[in-house]
Amino acid sequence: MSDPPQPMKTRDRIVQTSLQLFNDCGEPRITTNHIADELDISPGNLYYHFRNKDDIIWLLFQQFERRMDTALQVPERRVPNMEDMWLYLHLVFENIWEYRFLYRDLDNMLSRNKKLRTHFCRILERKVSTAAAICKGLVGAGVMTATTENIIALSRNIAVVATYWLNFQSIRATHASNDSDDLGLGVYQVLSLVAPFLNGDARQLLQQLSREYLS
Amino acid sequence: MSDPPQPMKTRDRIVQTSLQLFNDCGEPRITTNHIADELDISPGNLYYHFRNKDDIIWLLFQQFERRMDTALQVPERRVPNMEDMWLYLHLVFENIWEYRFLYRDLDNMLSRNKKLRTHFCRILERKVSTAAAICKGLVGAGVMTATTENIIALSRNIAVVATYWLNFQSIRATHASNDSDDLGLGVYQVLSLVAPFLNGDARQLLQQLSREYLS
DNA sequence: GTCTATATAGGGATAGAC
DNA sequence: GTCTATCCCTATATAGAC
Repeated sequence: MSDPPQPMKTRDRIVQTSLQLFNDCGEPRITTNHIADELDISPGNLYYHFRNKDDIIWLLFQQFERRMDTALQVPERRVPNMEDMWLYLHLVFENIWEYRFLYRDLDNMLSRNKKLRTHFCRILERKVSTAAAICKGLVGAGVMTATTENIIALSRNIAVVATYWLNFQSIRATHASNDSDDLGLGVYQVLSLVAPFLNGDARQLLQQLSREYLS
Repeated sequence: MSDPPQPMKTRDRIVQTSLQLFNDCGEPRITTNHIADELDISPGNLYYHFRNKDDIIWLLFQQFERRMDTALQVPERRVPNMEDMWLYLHLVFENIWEYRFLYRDLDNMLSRNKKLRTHFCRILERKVSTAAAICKGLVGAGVMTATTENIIALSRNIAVVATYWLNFQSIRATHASNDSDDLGLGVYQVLSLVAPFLNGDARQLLQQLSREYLS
């Protein structure tokens, strides 16, 4: 609980700096030497704390995974609603943003590391199933009208857009707005997937919320 | 027109083999030596035909771009219809499939090569605007009901799903169905984005078509 | 825990003979 | 057009002193 101003441990500094460099420049362009340089430590020192680069990536991924697991928990003990969808999306996008290096060169990283692949795949599946669960909840609550077939396709599309929106935007972006401003637009895009299935009231509420969010 | 059975020129064989290796293993894992090995030619010979690896990639990209430009032509001189949407999607997915290496490690490749980035960005924009043009056509023909705002969000989502569907599937795929079978599912996913905005008849026609396509 | 020095390996690319 | 030989460079990773 107490947090005396001790200097951060080297191991933690390595993790933190790696994340920042990976996010800024892309994981393939950042070597262990770059990380060591940035921290003003020797490459040898870095290898004292981590066996190799993949171990750093794995540790970062685990942080990411833990947060994603939290975000993707289907609300229990009560009926899901639009607020859940909202919260779910917001947390997912923020989390992806903070570990965005994982999403660039994704295939490359996953093909190097089977464990990573398995876990990442699990996250995708949870994205789909959480989206589906919320949709079913909305249907049950009479807020939404959709067939089972609709929901299956819809939740897959939600997962795709939620997963790749930031990549899509980072390609289109003129370097002007390279910031995290696109997160809001991403949430809007996903919500607009859901909107057509919502009944009158909820749909209008959503439109209202979306416009506020975009501005 | 005539096609005598001359052996393929080395330059062309390099291009063809590179595409295959890139698609199979990912561009970052394939070195110029690998390509030369596969062709049973020397690395030096490869560099006689191409200044460097990026030149090969650029040539492959240009092939891809030319085909994509054709696919993304908005039908002129008549009202777009659902068939146009169908054809548009089909061509886009096939094309992405044949040059899928471009879509893995996309960010990495684009950050290495500014020219590639510009052109790829242009393709994305065209995906969005072609989708929007077709939607407007459908609305004009009374087949679809959607506001301008709807269409803007919808066509962005169409572009995202059409662009990243294969990536999404290749992560989720158990290595069983690693084939091009997912293309059909991709087309279905995109069409299901459009479906909620279609009016009665067109919507049912679409459902019919989708089910045939999936089976 | 941290450093310096270094081994190892591999990829990109060129020179010059044939 | 093609090959052999080779150079340069960079990245990962280790050894051993401090």
